[in-house]
Amino acid sequence: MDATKPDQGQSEQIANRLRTDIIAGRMEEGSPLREIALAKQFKVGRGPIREALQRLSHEGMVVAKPNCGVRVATSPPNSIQELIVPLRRTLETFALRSFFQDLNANDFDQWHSILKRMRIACETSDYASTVELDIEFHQSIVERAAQNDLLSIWLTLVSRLRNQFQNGHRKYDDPMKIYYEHVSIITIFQTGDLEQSLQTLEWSIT
Amino acid sequence: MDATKPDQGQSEQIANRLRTDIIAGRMEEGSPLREIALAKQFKVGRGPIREALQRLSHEGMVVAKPNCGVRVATSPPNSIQELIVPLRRTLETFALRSFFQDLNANDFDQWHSILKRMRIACETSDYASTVELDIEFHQSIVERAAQNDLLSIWLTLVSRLRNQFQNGHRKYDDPMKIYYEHVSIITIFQTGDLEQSLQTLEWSIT
DNA sequence: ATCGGACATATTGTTGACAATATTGGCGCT
DNA sequence: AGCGCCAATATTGTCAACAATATGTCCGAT
Repeated sequence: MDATKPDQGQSEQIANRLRTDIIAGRMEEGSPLREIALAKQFKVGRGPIREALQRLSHEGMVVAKPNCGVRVATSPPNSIQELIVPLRRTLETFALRSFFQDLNANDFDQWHSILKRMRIACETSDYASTVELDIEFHQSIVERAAQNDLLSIWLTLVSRLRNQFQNGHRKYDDPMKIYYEHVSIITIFQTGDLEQSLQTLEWSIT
Repeated sequence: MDATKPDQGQSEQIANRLRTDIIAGRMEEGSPLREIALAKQFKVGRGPIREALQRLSHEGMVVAKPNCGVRVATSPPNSIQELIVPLRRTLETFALRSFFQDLNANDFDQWHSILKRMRIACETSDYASTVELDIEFHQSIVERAAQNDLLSIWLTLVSRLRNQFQNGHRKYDDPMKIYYEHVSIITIFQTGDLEQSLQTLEWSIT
């Protein structure tokens, strides 16, 4: 067997790669994703590509017109996004509440790892990485709840708010503020004060 | 070539069929769905089957373990369902609000068509059909908003509440009450009173 | 010159065969 | 007899070729 990796789902890896590319804004809205081109790019057959694309389509990252291909989705109208934001808040606070009392050193190690990378991204004004890490941070909270249902729903919500993550960093004159904001979240978590933590997390979700 | 239909996505039809089968309770929780068996059953290759299964997997109808196949999902824990119910309320009322002023005779024709079928199902104590029509009713409201984002999110939510639809009909001694409840919803809609309609719809979502 | 229709091209949809992996039953060992 | 290992089987994962459909272009008629 290949010692490279247990290869647990290569379509998932492709989906993750494309997802971060879209989130980071490396792909224009409305630009098409051709199966053959992606297949050659990833050195893989068209099957896994189709699966990855279908997954992103369900999440709302791309839109698929039958017999016509998939394109990077355009952001939903503001009315929809304003509907989704509170749903996202409900989900993330629910997740946090579910495991807050079980937090251990290992959890904080992982979060500090994200923060470390985020600090570098912010210091170098690497907007794409900053956006990715912002989402990775919140996703790690949802994943920590170890409820697959939660993650699935969260992904379908966040995919439709990705432009807020992208634009959100414009509103800060200093990119470092993004970093400090997340540091403060983890700092509150470490105090063990649940209510304060929930409030800080909620407040960070625009 | 079959002149029956323009064949707009045969994997979608398969997914719909399997979804209603699961919702209606015709498949045991945890029972496996084998690709080859389904392929022969639907007289189709394994490709479309895989796509349908992946869609249902993302919705939460089935769970897919890599290299191991998919099984009918077990209902999420109550804590998750209690989280999802208010999200579903928010979504459906948002949908209703978005198109309420544009309602026309055609809309009510379609709803009355559903109610007619639901009446028959309730009269004959056909629980499976009753559940299907209950969901079709609410789905028609979300679809009427003509926002694909809304429908995608709604599906991921409702799939995880399917046991509530199934059990919900036990709590009524008389199955006809389910029918009357939906009739009253449409009746309120026809009065044109938005606030009253929103409240009735919300109240119907357990 | 512009509009409509048919042809050529490109892309997606589908299929069957092959490879990789997990499950199941039997065998030997303790 | 019980436990662990190993082969046989069944199932999923992947690929390349084929069919169906949409897109874009060219030509001719008005």
